[in-house]
Amino acid sequence: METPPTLTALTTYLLSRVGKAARAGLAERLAAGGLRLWHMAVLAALADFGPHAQRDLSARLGIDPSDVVKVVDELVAAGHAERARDPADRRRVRVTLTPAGRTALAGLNAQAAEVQDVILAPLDARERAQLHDLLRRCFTG
Amino acid sequence: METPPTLTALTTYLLSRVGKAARAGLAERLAAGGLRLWHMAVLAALADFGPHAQRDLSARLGIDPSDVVKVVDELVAAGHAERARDPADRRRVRVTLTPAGRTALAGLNAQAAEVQDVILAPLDARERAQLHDLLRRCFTG
DNA sequence: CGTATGTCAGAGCAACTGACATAC
DNA sequence: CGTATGTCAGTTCCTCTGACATAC
Repeated sequence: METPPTLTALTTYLLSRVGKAARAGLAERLAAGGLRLWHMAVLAALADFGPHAQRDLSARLGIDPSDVVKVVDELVAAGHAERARDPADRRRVRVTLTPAGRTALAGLNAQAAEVQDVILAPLDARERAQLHDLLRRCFTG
Repeated sequence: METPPTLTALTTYLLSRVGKAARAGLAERLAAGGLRLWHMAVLAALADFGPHAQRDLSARLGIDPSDVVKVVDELVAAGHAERARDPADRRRVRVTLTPAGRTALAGLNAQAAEVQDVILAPLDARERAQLHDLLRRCFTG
């Protein structure tokens, strides 16, 4: 039972389908640890750019501010992040990564790599690099 | 405000992000005509493989059978498809594409191409073909 | 022939999700 | 601004019924 060629002829269709599989695969792994995709995104932002105000997390990742609250709540509860007053401007709350959070992120990255291995199984190393480069150029954000 | 490199280093992340943009772009266009992605998928299946029993549409496209009913309802209401009892097995309903449906599908394809042009704007023709080939090989289904 | 079992279309509900809005 | 809460649409999936088919 084949997929209609009219659809597989569309790069956007393939993009959407393969992307969905990638998303679902990673989400499933994260769910095993009680996390979702946004949690990983926030941990990555904190690891790469240091402490953020929640508003900045919202802007950087394109999440609604009111949703950032819950994600950070859960990360704090899991011990992966901390809320702390900014010593320079005590009105601001800075979200910082804990050592446990950094360790957790490393684990999530490893899981993401495993999912990637499954999704990209038909491609060799050079082709994977090619795909990555092409996608990176299409990615705006 | 950059996206965390930890994320953009993951091909699965890019796949998921670009795929989502593709999906959303096409969905938005289709919504202007009162259709959704499944409608296009059903029209494509009918155009490529001829009339289907609803159950076969479900199997081919991976939609829940009960959801196929609604999609076909709407296609019939729009004049894009027709239902007819299969005289050989009266449990079955054969769904066929109308000429108007075929015309509509052509229009949707043109819109999909426009969305694709936006998403893949940074790539030249050769690179687009390359991307398409790589994705097609990763696509299972 | 009836009877048992299974399959199909179709209607509706329930759970979850993501994105957004409102109020404090 | 951060926070809590609620809403709204979209998607998926499950359940149930009635019509019909097939095997015994």
